[in-house]
Amino acid sequence: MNRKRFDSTSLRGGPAIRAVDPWTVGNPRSGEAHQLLTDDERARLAVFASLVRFKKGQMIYRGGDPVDAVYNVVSGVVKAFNGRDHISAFLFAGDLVGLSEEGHYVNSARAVTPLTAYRLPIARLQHLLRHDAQLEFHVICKLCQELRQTQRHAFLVSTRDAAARIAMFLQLLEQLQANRQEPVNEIHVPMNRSDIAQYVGLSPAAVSRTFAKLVGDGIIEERDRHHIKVKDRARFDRLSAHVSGASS
Amino acid sequence: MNRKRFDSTSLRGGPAIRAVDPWTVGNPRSGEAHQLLTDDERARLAVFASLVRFKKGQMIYRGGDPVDAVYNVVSGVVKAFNGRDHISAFLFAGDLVGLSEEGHYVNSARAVTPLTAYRLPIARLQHLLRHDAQLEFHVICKLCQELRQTQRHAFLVSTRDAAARIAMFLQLLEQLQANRQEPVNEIHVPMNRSDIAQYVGLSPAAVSRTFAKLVGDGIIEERDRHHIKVKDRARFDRLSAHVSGASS
DNA sequence: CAGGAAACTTGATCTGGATCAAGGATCGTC
DNA sequence: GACGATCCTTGATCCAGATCAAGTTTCCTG
Repeated sequence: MNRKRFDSTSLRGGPAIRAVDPWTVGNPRSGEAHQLLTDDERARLAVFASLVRFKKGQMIYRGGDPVDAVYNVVSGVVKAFNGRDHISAFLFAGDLVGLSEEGHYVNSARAVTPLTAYRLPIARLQHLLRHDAQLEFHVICKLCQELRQTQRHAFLVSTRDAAARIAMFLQLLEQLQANRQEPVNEIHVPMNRSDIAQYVGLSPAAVSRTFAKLVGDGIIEERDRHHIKVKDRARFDRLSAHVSGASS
Repeated sequence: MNRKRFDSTSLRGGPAIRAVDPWTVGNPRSGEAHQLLTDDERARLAVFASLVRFKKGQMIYRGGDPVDAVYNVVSGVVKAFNGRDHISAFLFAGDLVGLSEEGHYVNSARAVTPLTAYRLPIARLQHLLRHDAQLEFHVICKLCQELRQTQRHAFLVSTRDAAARIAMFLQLLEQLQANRQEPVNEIHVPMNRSDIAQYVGLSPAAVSRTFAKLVGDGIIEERDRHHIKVKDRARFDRLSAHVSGASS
């Protein structure tokens, strides 16, 4: 099942940024994220990038701390969260972590699974960015992707129906999984129920009940808490479409 | 009251991008957004930018349409929304509108007030971006800002307490107003109650009730539906802090 | 492998906002 | 300034999910 723990191409080549291009239309396989950086760009980043590892649950940085680096996830999952009880994003291989404002991280980040990432000191990164238009263009593409993602999150959270939220959440995971070119016959859910609750804006109890309901209705199937299979795709998709009101 | 309908510096100089810098720490007035572009950059954009006007309520583009331009707001307010009943962002002077994915707009945009904006055809814009590292760097700063904003929106929408949502929303407007260096003794609310409802994720009825409650509690005061004053700052701020759970 | 802690599930009750509906204010237009 | 259309407010009812709590499973560590 876990034949390759790391995407070897990512490890060998240096930092990697995956995203769906905002402007290029009709690529080979539509909707699929690809590696944005050229080998050359990755090499230039690799010069000052250091590969770092975090244990499951380990803090990567705290909101409010002065920014010293941006992280590029190689393998594993990160959660970015606001002090209290809200997760603003889960970050996967090919993502950039470390959003800041006026020199300080705007939220905290913690490893959800064992994590490998490139650490990019911002001073060096900024310098490189200011002189490399091509690289910057790719960073812009990535930021657009994260912006779209965050907008979808806000949309997900704005619906009142718990089943719709969970369905949208699972769809999100599924899509990211497809982007990473992993098999999608089963959805891998690396985070625990509490984290899901904090991401979708429900209580842990409600998340649990909703999963139970989806299983009971024959819409999904749970191999274990971290592996879910969609049994009735039509109804599954309808859940997320039927959000509060008429379908236009 | 409306001495200057347009920010003349913006009109004269060409497109303008306002944002809080993600990395530079401790600027003159902290927390204040400034013009990111140099006169030179604005001039280069102005070469192919055209100033366009939209009437209140007019559609700017539809989600799913092929992207042909990005818009830079000069004056007025835009809402970006998903087909149904959800507004993902309000955009003001200095903002960029026209997020896309694989060559198509991801959401629709409509003028909330009479609007003036620069229209930047993407082909030309992309070309310029790919060759101008400095300009790109500024676009990256702007995207980081929009990303933070959208994360805050997701956070706002994830709370269950209606009063907290409205308070956070008003704080947002107030902060943006300060960023634009307009007086902040009063909060200007350019959009109608329905739009607020669709942004904060409540029913119009609940928005109405919540405003009534805040006024009744002496926390805010309504000069009219579009001009609000905070009367009890302490309780106002506590509303948005006291979001579901203990204060750490 | 055993023990304890953390995470998860499930039940019962309660509440805040959705919804439906009707009346009132405001805006834009002629 | 009068008209119609839209937007806004307010009331009454209802329900989905929060909360509290107890029992169960899973995970981690020694």
